[in-house]
Amino acid sequence: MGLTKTDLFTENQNEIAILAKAIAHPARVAIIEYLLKVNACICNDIVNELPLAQPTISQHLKELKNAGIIKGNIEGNAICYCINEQVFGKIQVLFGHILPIQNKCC
Amino acid sequence: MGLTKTDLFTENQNEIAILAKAIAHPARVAIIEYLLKVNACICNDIVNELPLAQPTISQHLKELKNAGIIKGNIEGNAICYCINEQVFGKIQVLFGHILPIQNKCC
DNA sequence: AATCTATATCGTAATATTGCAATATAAAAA
DNA sequence: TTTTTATATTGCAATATTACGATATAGATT
Repeated sequence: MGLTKTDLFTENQNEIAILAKAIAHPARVAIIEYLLKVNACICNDIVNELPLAQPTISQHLKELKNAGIIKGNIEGNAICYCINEQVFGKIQVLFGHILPIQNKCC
Repeated sequence: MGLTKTDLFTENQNEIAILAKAIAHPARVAIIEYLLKVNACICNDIVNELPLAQPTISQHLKELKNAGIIKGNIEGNAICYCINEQVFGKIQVLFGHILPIQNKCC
């Protein structure tokens, strides 16, 4: 198989999983961190910043964009990427709301 | 290839990616939510709760345990699982600290 | 127009993940 | 001790991910 049975779970569970999956690669974590550091957006700079080939970066950017974590604005012949604040805030809510108050293990 | 180039990234970036990967499946999100709901720990209950076969659940539990998100205590012939508060708190810190204050896209 | 720069897409090889039936293990109950 | 209950492991098929060279696309520069 190898196919996640998405339909067996709630929309919320799938949403959390999709966002987590987008973050589940060190290169994508590095891209997010870089975009947050430089605040304003760059793109070829990411290729120069990370030790991966251009098509690989492009692929990771696409996944982050699909998950809604980043946005890309066309600017001449370049594309300017930046964090999508809304979705980024959502991540923090989703990952923050499941905090256990008390947890007594047996 | 298909092999993540872990050595090219920082320990922190890899740590975030590993934790995110553990959460990056709706079944594992469901397991975490269930464990938080019942607070005390169960195991065969998870198999009855989720619409997946027992070996599949066992595999997901193993991944959550490897990431340190849950703990398992042997209790007779059963194994009692529960959330690992420490690691769970860490997730919130890691996913919370990267909050952008301002984000002006170009 | 020819070239350069920036980015995306295609194709493909290597590897990882998902899911489960079958089976193993081990403690509890009969 | 046989059986039941609870969980893990193995093996395998289907699919997904990762990485990148080659190539395509498209605006900018010359």
